[in-house]
Amino acid sequence: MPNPFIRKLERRFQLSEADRQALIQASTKVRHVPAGEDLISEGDVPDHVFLIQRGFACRYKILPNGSRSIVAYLVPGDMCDLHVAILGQMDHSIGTLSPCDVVAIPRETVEDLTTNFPTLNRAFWWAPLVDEATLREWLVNMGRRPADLQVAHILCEVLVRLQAVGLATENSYDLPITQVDLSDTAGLSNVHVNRVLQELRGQGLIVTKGRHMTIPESSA
Amino acid sequence: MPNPFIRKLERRFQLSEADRQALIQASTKVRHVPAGEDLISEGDVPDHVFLIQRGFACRYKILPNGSRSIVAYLVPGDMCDLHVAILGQMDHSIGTLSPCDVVAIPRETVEDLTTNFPTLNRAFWWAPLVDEATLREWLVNMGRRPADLQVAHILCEVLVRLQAVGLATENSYDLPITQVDLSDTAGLSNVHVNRVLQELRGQGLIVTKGRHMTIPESSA
DNA sequence: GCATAGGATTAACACAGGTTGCTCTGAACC
DNA sequence: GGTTCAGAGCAACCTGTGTTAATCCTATGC
Repeated sequence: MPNPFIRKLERRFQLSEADRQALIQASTKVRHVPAGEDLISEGDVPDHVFLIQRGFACRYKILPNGSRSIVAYLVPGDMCDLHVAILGQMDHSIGTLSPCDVVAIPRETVEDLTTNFPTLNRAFWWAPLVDEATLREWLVNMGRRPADLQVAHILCEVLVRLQAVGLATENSYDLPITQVDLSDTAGLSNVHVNRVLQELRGQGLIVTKGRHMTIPESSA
Repeated sequence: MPNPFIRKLERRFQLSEADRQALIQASTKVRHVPAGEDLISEGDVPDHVFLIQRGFACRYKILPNGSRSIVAYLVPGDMCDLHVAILGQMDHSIGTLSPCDVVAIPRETVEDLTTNFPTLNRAFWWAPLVDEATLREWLVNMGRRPADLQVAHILCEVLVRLQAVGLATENSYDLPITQVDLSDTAGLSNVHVNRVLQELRGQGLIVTKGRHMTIPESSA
């Protein structure tokens, strides 16, 4: 399977063979991480960058009342926290939602890449801007739309993002996360997420078979 | 009054006299914009950067049902959309909430600044990262906290941000926006924002006199 | 001084979604 | 084959917030 990160970048940037080789070089050391583990904790000053190769992770914060608020998904091909250095320290944590394959790229390697490969440098700055736009989208979506639209939005976003790295068909994908994860994302109770999913199933908008999610309409 | 943008940067970066002069040079052409006007519209590919010198503006999106969702405030010293170029086009609009004094810096000038003044370059990349962290904070705050905490959070955030540019006292500031603006921010109805404000006043957590907002507890 | 308009305030009513607590299912493990 | 446990499903009840729609206030312009 081709490197999903490279695959994602190539949809947007013209990578030279040298760019591609450099990225492949940098991401040889794959580490396996089980579900429910932190990659980076709030307050950390990470000295390397993580690249998700397989599985789902998320950015999250723990509220004073102990509940977890997921503020972003990280799917294969996503990179975390290239630029935290400028900010100082992490304002949130990053944890796995499913078992993941993760590459940790040391800071020096990243600096080397950005210095010697202008296209990669550009690409590395582009990623957080996309993240920011997605955050705005989520902010609009969560909390001010009825629960069914919220959940539907999330499911569709994941479809599109997985398609971009070749991990989804025209209208379906594997979703290795629980309903509780979904509820922590949408800011709904798990009970209500369950209600909503059933309603969506009832309307034929989604079809689930175990962890496999199909969205029939999306192929129309 | 000193330039609020410079004031903000100096809290974080060591600006040389040259840096400061370059910024002052770049922001001489102040434009006055009345309330309720767009600076940039969704879909635009802006060819200059805006710097708010006075007044409140916001990033917002219009939902399919016509309602407005405010996803960020821009207060004096804030800069908008230095880096949209990388993304392509604006995914949201920027509009004034109150009358504003705005400086438009042409792209070439920005490029000149980032090329010739390393500290400024660093500062310009720092700003959107802060924006992103703020967005995460908002995403957590809005929609999954009771309305009173949401509104309180917003009011306190504005206090801190205005203090950073010398436009607030220890515990008070001028808030030139309406309750409708607040409700479009929190994702609440204007009626409920009104209820919440009265409750906060009743508890002595805020004191309002016209547009002037005081938060007694914050000085404790 | 009067008219006007945007903003703030209030009240009555309806409902989406939270909470609690239970049951059911299936996979992993001994 | 039985046990265990996480995840999914379900029902009853309750409350926070939205909706509507009317009224009041305060600046502003004529």
